[in-house]
Amino acid sequence: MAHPTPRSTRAARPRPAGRTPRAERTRAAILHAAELAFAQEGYAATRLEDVAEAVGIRRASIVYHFRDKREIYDAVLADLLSGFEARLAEALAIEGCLLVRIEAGVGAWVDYLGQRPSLARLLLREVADAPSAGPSLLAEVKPIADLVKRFHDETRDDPLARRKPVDPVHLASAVVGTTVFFVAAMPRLVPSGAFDPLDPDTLARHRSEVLRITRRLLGVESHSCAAEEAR
Amino acid sequence: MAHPTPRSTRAARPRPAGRTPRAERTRAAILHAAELAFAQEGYAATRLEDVAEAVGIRRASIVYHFRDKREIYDAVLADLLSGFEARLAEALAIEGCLLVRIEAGVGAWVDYLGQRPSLARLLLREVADAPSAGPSLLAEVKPIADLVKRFHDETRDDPLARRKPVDPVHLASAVVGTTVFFVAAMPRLVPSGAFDPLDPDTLARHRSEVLRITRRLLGVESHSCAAEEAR
DNA sequence: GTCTATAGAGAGATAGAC
DNA sequence: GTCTATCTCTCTATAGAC
Repeated sequence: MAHPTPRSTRAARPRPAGRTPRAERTRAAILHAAELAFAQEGYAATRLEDVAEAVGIRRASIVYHFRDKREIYDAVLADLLSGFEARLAEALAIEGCLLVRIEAGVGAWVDYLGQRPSLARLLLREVADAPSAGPSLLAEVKPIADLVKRFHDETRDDPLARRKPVDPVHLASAVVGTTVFFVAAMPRLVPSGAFDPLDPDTLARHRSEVLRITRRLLGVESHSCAAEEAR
Repeated sequence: MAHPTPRSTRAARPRPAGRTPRAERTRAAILHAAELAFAQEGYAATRLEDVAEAVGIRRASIVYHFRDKREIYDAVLADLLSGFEARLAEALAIEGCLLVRIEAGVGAWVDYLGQRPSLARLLLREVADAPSAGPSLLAEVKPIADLVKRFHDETRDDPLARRKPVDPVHLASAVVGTTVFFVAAMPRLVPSGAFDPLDPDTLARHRSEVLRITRRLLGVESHSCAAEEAR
């Protein structure tokens, strides 16, 4: 048994769709508090007691909105991931050559992590906790993977793509690993709070480093479209 | 409270130094089984019950060798880290220009993760679970950080170093994040076991990708010393 | 919708026999 | 050194009142 509690497979809502505004607010407040708690403490270490306290209600009241702890976690993760999915779709939709659009996508990723660093912490845990075989995480990430795949298909003719300079798995682990570590891990590795990855300047520097890695892994030196298309 | 059980600060051994060969074997077996369990399941989800079963003894017997669960975990992590420390020291001691030695160090890191992938999983969890402020992980990694710092000092005169092309924090998160994700996370993200980062060929490819990232982040195109020193 | 109160399970720690 | 047996704590989940 890898996971203490298996991912919830039951209906997502304990109540029918129609919710009162009050319930809606409480529900949102629970999600927000839970996101912070899960990011800070981890799934197992997070006590529903503390989440309730942060919201200003009692533990048992949470159950009115969510069937169990796992359902809250799933909702938090889904919210974070779908948020990025939307941003990524926007970014990939811009006009421009392949490289410009890839850069837009990678940039959107870095920016999104900067705005919602909880995602970095949750991802760290997700990959650490996911059972070796289970397709759990895979299912959650699928919409995003589909998006990337669609993008890949529709740009198959691009000269850059045809060069196939690097294995996508390597590129993915480089981009995702680097950013997630930068946001979630480095603050805990460099001495006493002297480092804040969310500081706008710091994040901007990181963003350009990641773009540099991306371009260079792709075998491209310049970041101008013209230079690329002139080959 | 971030950690369910704080890192153990008491004496490392429940018994004086002199151990019987039998006890020594049992102790080693516990450490080995615990390493696998912690890597596979995580700290909280690992039951001492299961570790004992894997060793072939009873749960209570573990307590003879280790004061508590945390002490086992600390011992496992220390073993993994000190193993790398030794390899890194070797790698950095070789003759050659700065770039060659940096490459040796990075290569040693990738190779070591390939041999002891548990370290990747534990690191993933460590950074995810470490309390925001606590210097716990920092203390564990200190010997390695010192080693890198010594290396940095003694190569201060190198032309490559003087160019200071990139912030060390960015470089570190790139190298560590990329490798850790590659080894520990990607197998759980690509469909059903079609990907094995520990396969010698796959790992070798990854190794060269990481070296490529390193060189390019450093602003160096060629990997020959001659090319670098000719500037 | 939110509360109080309680049931129930899991897992780590401890005491003491062999 | 390793065992059996037990204790205790924590946290989730549930029942039912307001």
